[in-house]
Amino acid sequence: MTTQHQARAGRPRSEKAEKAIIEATLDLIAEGMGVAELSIEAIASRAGVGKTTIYRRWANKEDLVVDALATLREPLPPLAGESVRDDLIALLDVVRREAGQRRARCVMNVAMGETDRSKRVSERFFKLALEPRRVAMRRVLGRGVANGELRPDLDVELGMALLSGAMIWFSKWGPEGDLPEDLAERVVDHALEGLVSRR
Amino acid sequence: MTTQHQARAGRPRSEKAEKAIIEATLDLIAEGMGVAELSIEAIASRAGVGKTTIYRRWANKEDLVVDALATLREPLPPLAGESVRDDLIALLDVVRREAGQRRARCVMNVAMGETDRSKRVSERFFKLALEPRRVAMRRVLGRGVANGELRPDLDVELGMALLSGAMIWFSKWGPEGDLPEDLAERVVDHALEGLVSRR
DNA sequence: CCGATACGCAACCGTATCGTTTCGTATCAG
DNA sequence: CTGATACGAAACGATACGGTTGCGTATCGG
Repeated sequence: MTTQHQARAGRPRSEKAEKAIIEATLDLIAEGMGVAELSIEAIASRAGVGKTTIYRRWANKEDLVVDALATLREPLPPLAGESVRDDLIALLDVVRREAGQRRARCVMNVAMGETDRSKRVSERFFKLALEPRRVAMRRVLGRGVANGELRPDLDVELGMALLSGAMIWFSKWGPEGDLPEDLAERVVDHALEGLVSRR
Repeated sequence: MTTQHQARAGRPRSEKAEKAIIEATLDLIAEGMGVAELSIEAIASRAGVGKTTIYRRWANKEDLVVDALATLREPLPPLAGESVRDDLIALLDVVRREAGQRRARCVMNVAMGETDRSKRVSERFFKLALEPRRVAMRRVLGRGVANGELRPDLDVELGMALLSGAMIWFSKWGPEGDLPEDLAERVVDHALEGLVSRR
């Protein structure tokens, strides 16, 4: 990642070791470790790897974490493209399901907690994990505005914040275990229809 | 806080030292420290206090952090009570203003990051910093349902998640500096009116 | 086979923190 | 004044970690 010698000969770097290191890093984060508490020794021990093998590849802990976060590209759900409502539900339901997984939750915690510390870590996370979903959602909302399903004066960024923000809220402070299966649907319906009375 | 000896005589504990320790703790958090990285020595040094003075009062770091968070009771804004819209804007505008303050932002980061680690810290924060606002907002929405301003079938908790969640989103991933002054107003209007086209 | 490189492992030193103890001083009750 | 307790400062041993080095082994190219 950092250096790409490949000078001439010698034993090639083990792909397996690299995977194990990344996995161990994410594992430790999933167990509640913050970036600061992550110790290279703990990572090496967990990965069944010598410390040297880590230092050979990454200059410091932050670089390692950044690369670890880079492996988090969750696939986007397929979007039917029939209605704005269905597509939004599909997008938000990914978030609902992730909220039940400790690993995804802890990674999110770490990334959010790092916003006021390491720009590199938080920006990397935002770009890799959040931005693709935001692009998809922006397209869905934009299409809705274009075809008249949504208000012509809709502030798309604000609408995304309403929808995503509600899911984040429930992920963080919702019920203990899994979130209710119909949560995404209800969030979308409330957001689309609004809170005011129509009589 | 932890022990209340007050046996008979002797020099009384300095109220000033206690304040200074709590302040130093919050200061360090505001500078980006996580709970794990907080060192008692750094706190003592920052507070101009001996380590013994800290250990005399708190058995461990977590207890100290819990007590520090207990000092965060921000006052609620006055609510006119005229319209649901105005009251919601007043409530959310507190969040907008706090998003511009590094201290409030970092404390929020720490508290959110701690949800999967220390129940005590995160619950304390939720109860002291979040719950009072939630009570106020719940009352505003409940009143709106009762007097017909809001949909009779409104899910109040879900409505709160939409509104608060959007503000949290912008706090975390919005523009660098202060948030736009009309943000709360726009969030409330989009949430109340909904995203769908009306005609 | 040989040279080069990567591997896991262990040892090392320097630093940081923890929690405790000791010191001399300051401030209370009686 | 006396005794009791808190104070800030300093030092302590113990532990953990970082980053480096050396070792013997494993695996590549030529």
